[in-house]
Amino acid sequence: MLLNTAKVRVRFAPSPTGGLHLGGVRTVLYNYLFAKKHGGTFVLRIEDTDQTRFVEGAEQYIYDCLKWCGIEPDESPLHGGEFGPYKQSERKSKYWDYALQLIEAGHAYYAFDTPQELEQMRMDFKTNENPSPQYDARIRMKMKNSLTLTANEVEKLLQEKNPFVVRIKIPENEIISFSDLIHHEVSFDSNVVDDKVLLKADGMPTYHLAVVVDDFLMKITHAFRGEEWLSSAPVHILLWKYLFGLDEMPQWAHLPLIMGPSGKLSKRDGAKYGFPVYAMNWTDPRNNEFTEGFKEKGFLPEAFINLLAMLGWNNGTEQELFSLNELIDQFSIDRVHKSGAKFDYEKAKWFNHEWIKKSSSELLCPLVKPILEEKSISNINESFLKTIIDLVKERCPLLDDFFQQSSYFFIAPEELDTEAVKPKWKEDKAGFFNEMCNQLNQLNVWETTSIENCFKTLAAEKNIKPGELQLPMRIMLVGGKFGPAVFEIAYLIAKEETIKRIKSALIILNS
RNA sequence: GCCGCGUUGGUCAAGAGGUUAAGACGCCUCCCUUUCACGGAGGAAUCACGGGUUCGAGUCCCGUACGUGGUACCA
Repeated sequence: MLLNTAKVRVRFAPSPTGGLHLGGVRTVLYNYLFAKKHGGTFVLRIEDTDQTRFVEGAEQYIYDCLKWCGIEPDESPLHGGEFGPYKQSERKSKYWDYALQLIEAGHAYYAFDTPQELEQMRMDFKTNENPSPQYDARIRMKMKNSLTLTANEVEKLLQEKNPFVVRIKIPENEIISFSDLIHHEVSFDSNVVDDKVLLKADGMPTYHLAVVVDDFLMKITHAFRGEEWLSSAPVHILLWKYLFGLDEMPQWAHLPLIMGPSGKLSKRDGAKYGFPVYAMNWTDPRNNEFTEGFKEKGFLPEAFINLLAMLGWNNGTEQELFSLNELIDQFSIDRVHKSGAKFDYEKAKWFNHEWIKKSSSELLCPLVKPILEEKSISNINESFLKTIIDLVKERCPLLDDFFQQSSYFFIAPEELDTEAVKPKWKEDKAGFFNEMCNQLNQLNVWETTSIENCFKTLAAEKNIKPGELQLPMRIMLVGGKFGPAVFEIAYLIAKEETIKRIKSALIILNS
C-alpha cells in the first residue's frame, strides 16, 4: 500500500528529560528498522520545548544509548542533516508563522486566561459526571479569549504584552478519523476533543504544534510513536488538515505500550522488581537518583535489541533470535501487535544468554576483561581469557556472571564451600590428597587426561570411589560447586597452582 | 466520569471460519553429567464472559466485564 514516490523518512523525537527506557528504545528500533528496510532516512529530533523540564546531559545520554544499541540516526543535532536545526528550541521562530496562519483562517485563537483562571474554571464546571472539564466549544465562550473579546480588546491586551497562548479551535460535531498502520481505522468525535494550547505563553510551541510543523518541514513520511499519543491524534490530524492538507500527512503508526508488572512500565518497576528499565545507567543530575541500565547490568546490545524487537512483533515463524540485519530484512509494520506486552525479565535474560552463547570469545573478551579487572584481577592474558570464556559462557546469562564463573582461573578462591565436603571428610581422603600432591608434582605431562589418570589410579589404589573425591577436589580448586570439568580446570591453572590450592585446602579441612 | 485502544496458558506469542489451538520463557520430572551449566526427552497450564451470524467461531457482529492510555501553557 506504500506508493512512495517520496523517499521514506521517519523520526524519533524524544524530549531530553531523563533516561531512555525500554519503550523508547523500541520506538527507535521500529523506526530504524522500517527506515532501513525501505532504504529511508532515520531522523532524531530533540523535542525540548518544555524548558522547565530540561535536564543536563539527557541529550548526550540519548546519543550514547543509540550508539550502544547500534541504531544511530542519519540526521540529528549531532549528526547534522539538511533539515536542521533538529532541536525544537532552536526552531522557535518557525512555529509562530503557522500559529498566525491558523488564527487568520479561524482555526485558532488567542487566549488570555491565567493559570489561576483556568484552575477556577475547572473548579466551577466540575461535576460528578464530568470531573475534569475541558477547554472546549462549550467552555471557550465563557473564557477570556479572542472569541469572546472584541477585536479592540484583543489588540489592547496584545499591545500591553499580556501573557497569552494560542489555542486550536476544535470544530463541533465532526467525526475525525484516520487510518493507522497498526490500528487501522480510528475515529473520534470532535466534541470530546479540547482546544489544546498550540503556542505557550513563553513563545514555545507545545508538542501538538511542533510535531505537525516539524514533521512537515522535515518531510516525514511515516510517524511512529507510542500509543499514549493516540488520544491526541485528532488534534494533529486537524492541524495537518488546516496547515498542509491531509494528502501531505505522514502515515501514523501508534505502537503498543510496553507494560510493567502493573501498568505502563516505569523506572519504579525496575527498582521494585529488580530489573533495569533504561538502556544505560542514568543518574538524574537534579537529585542524584540513579537508575540501572541494561548495558551495565551485563546485556549485550545485540540481545537487548533482539528482545525489544520481539516485544510486540514477530515474523510469523518460530525464529526468535535475530541479528539487527535480519531484523531489517524481516521487519514489517503490519506484523506489529495492537496490544501492549508485559516485559518479562526472565525471558530477557534468556535472550542475553543465547547471544552470549553464540558470540565468539573474540567478541566477548574485551567486554569480559574490564569486568574482571574491576574486581581486581590484573595481568590478564587475553588468549588465556578467551579459552576460559569459551569454557564457561554457557553458564553466564549476563556478562557479570563471568566473574563468578572464571575468577578462579586467575586467582585462588577466597572462600571454600567446606560445608559441601566436611560432613563426608575422613582421614583416608586427606591421605589421598596428600599423596595426590606428590604424584601430581612428579607428573611429566601436564594434561587433562594425564591428571585424570593419575587421580583415578591413585583412587583405585586407596580403594576410594573417584566420585567421592571429585567434589572435594572441585571445592579445593574452585571454591564452590560450579564450573567446568575439574581436571580441565587443574590443567588450565597449571601444576603449581593446583598443588598449592590442594595443600592450603587440606589445612582448612583437617583443622 | 468521559473518550480512545486492547483482551489466545503465569509471560512473549502462532493462528486471518473447519488445526489434536504451534513455538519460546518460566515451572516440574527424567536422561546426559559423581559439580554447576549446556544439551536431550516428557509434563502441568489457555482462546475473559454472554448473546448472535454460520452446517461449523479463538477467528465475523453486538453487548458486558476487565485491562490500559488520554483527559496539562508535559512530552
